[in-house]
Amino acid sequence: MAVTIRDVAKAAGVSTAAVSKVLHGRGNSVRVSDVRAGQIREIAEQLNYRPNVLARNLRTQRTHTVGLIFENFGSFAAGPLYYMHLLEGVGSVLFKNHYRLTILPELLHDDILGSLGDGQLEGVVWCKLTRDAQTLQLIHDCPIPIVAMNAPAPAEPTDAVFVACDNASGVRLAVEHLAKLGHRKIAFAHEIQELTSPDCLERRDAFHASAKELMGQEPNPADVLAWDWHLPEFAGWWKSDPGYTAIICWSERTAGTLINRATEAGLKLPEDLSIVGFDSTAYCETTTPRLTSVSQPISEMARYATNTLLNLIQGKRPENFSLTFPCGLDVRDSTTCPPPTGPLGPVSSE
Amino acid sequence: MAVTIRDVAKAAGVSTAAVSKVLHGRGNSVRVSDVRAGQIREIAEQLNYRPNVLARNLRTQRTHTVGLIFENFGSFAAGPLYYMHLLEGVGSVLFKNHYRLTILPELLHDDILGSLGDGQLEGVVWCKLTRDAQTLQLIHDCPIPIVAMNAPAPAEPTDAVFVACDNASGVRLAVEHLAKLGHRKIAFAHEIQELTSPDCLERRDAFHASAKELMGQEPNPADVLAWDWHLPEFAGWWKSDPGYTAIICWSERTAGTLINRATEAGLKLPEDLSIVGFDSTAYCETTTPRLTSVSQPISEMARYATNTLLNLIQGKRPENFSLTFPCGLDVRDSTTCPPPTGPLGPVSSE
DNA sequence: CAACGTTGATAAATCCGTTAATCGGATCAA
DNA sequence: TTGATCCGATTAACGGATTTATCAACGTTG
Repeated sequence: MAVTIRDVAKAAGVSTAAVSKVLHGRGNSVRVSDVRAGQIREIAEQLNYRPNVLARNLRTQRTHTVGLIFENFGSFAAGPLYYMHLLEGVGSVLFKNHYRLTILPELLHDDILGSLGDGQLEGVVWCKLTRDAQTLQLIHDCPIPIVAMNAPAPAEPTDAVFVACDNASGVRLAVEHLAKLGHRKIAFAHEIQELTSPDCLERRDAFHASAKELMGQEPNPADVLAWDWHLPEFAGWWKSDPGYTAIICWSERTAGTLINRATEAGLKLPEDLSIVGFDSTAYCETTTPRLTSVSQPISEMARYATNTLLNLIQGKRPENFSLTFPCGLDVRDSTTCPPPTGPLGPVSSE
Repeated sequence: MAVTIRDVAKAAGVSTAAVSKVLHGRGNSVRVSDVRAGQIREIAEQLNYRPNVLARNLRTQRTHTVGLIFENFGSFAAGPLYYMHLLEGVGSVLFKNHYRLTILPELLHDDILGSLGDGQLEGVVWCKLTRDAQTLQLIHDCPIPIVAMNAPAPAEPTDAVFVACDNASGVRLAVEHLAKLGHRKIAFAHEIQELTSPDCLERRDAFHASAKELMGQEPNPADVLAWDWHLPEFAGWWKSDPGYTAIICWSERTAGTLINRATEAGLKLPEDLSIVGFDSTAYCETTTPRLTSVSQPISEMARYATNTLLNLIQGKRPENFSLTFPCGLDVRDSTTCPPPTGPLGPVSSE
């Protein structure tokens, strides 16, 4: 059995209160002389005493632990580096503040309150929180503070803090960039409909709006490639209306795969087709051509979200219950002027 | 203040033992009639009672929580998908077994025993554990079971379980593949020396051995490109001895970057230069050309490691204290026969 | 000398769920 | 009738650290 504070107290001939005070600095009205303190420290060292954090947590009702919820842990490894940056950002702030980080599974709605209200977590960073009534209720009932990341803030303010990037202006930057290069008909690509996230939908809507505003392109269903990743699907869409000279992708991964398929289909990039991604991590440097991408300050957002959560835990009311980070545009090699000969005709599907 | 088991007991007019039994099924010698049980459940529901896990953990001395240590959390987001697969594998097994997952920071050696011995964790998956004397001592002193991943097992058996892939035979597969394609002089690339991991060194040694065995290539310092990721560095190395027709990279990321730099340097891939990576995740599908890569069953290894850890926690002695998973080779488009005109001469560095 | 403050330290309550020990009473077999 | 067993339930100790309340002893001050 492990050495307890009582063992140390007994061995040193003092009370547990004294040991607690000396070793952990806890207890206000407890005073210990320097001599005693030295003895206690020595005995503790000899006995190899390690405080039981479970007991401390129970007593103090604090755990110094924060949870992180991914909306899709199961398909976690499919996406490129977005989640890693997120995790790195959250983790680094927590660790610096001597907090622990617990990864939570995708929770069934029934379980969530049980998991968040069992005393083990002091707060939660919730990635891609959805905005349905059930979730809003949950936010209301949740006994610990929540910071939502990459989730659009609901109309009515809640107790949760929402941190997101400005999808609309990010997409606008991409459209603007393409318009300046001379493009006049562009498309938007995301994975098949069932998997789309709130972020993705926001970006798609912004695409329609910006394309209309900046290049007079009327919204058209064909403008959106909802895609299963496979070559025939891409080739089919391309053949159906080959007038596009550029594609904006909702994410890095979509863009990376599209680069690959387009190349396989015989297109020369970026001369035949310009491609823009979204996220701009190190991944963009490793595609061929290197991927022009809307940049989202993921790591910074994660750090901000986590710091805000730590403040909430300490009872500090945040200045903003919703903060939107601006996006940038990292121009790399996957975008250029449209083909001088005009948009390309159909290409082979194999 | 939160509702406690005592509140429920009082409201239902029964003892806390009865409530504990009914709601959590704990306590052997406690018996409750169905009628009472129903009442208790109803009251608990009404009061919105949620058990305090801290108290339970303290009493039972169990937390159902496992820790995961990355050796380099700080540079976590730099590598491609390896860590995500690892995390996904560990997490999925834990969640299925109703365990929680805590990510631990890079620990100073002083802190480690404190963190692992404070009662909060029942076991640890330790990624890329090193094999120095200090660590072996730590394994010995650690009060909870450890499973090491992607770490070579020490000569003397320890209490920890070691799970790794067969780096040597993996590299051999790559060399064999290249030899069959007709290559006779190949190189090995990894990031700059200071950042190399045990895994990387094992692979490099295996490269020398296999190249000698399978194509009679005598080990030569120039065979190894220890690289800072930048184009001039690559171009410089290439110019210094342009006789190589293929490069095996220690990791996916190295390979991806190499593909990019080689393309920038004007090489045509794979015709001018064949490239093989190591890990074979979805990332390999998004490079151009798609990356031929040694495959390591990361997810499977992570699952095995985690299951083994859960068994250890339950006191089951594992069958093997060291398990090596075989590697495979996923041939994609980045490897082909060497140039028929013989190895290429120097190429431009910009 | 009384009143008061300070130092050094302890006892005991507390956090909240778990569980071994126990108990009254009913049932049943010998 | 006695003893054994089972049912339904409670009591109280327990896990290990924290913290409030309290106290003795001693010194200071007016």
